[in-house]
Amino acid sequence: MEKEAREEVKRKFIEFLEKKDFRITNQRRVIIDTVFSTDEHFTAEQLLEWAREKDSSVSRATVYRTLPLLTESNLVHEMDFGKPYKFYDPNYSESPNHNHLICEDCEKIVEFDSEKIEAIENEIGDKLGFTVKSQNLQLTASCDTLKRKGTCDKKSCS
Amino acid sequence: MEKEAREEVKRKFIEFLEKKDFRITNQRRVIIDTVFSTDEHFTAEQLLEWAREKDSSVSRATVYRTLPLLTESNLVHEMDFGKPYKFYDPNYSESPNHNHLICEDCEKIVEFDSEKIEAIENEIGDKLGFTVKSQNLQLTASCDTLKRKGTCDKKSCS
DNA sequence: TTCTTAATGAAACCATGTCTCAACAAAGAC
DNA sequence: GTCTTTGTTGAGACATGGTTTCATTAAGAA
Repeated sequence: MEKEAREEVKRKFIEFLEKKDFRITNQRRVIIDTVFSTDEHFTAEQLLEWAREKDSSVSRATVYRTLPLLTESNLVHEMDFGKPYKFYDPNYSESPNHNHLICEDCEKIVEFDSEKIEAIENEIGDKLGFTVKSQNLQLTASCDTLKRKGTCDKKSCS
Repeated sequence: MEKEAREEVKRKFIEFLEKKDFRITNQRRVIIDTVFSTDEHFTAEQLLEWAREKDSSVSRATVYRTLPLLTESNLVHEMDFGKPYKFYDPNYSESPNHNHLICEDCEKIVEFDSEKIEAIENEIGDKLGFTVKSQNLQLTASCDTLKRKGTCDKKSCS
């Protein structure tokens, strides 16, 4: 991930705030700096912790208030894997994909797109009498092949 | 849903308990009677409320302790739709499908299967170097077509 | 019927997340 | 730069969904 891409995304968030007549506060700046200085998925509590390392005054309330702005502006993805807390993902691309493969061995999360699956989903919705508005596909998987090849890049995979 | 089918599923749960050397208590009987007297999905709190109508002594702890037994025995499905609480579904069939269409208008939940989608999922997993273990697909939809036809059977759809 | 011990209910507890409200600070007007 | 308006903030109370503890109860074997 290049530095310009990070700056670009931050600029987009500022634009989003301006368009909504929301104020560009220091806390919001710290939070987006934090979000867009990682490529990893994170939880709200992790974000709070990281943001506080940059500015110890950032409060839990502000983090929880800013996350919906980030998801609304589509710069961050919200993901629910059935755990009691949610995961978030900095979204550098514009793609609206909500398909994730989660490795049960190394906890790696891979996003992917599939037009084929989307087409079938619409077909199924139609058949049932519904119009599909959005979709969310989660695959739980094992990185056995990557491990065998020695190309799994997560620390937890030896 | 026929009466025998309900009895059959209850019998299976008793068998499950016996096999595990778990006791067949009155509370567990009340809870499965409650679960398998509906076709609807429900939350843990709803189940508690319903069970208490049959036997007011059933406690929250027991409901929450029994639900994992029901999911483990595969007689109830656990579903997570990103809300802070989970939904459960009495599972009369043996099918392991985990695909749900949730209507955002009437909150109806429809389960469906798709071999086509599963095939594509495996293909994608392979391509990424993973072996897909399980999948979970959620479609958010609108029942506009059913409403237009006047065939949506939920009370909330007029 | 007795005995062992798993299961239970009540309530304390926990974790994630939301809300309230007085204090603060952006940003426009001057 | 200073003033004024009003959206935003931090601290902590609160809400919610769920889990754990522990004394008591009751399955089920003997």
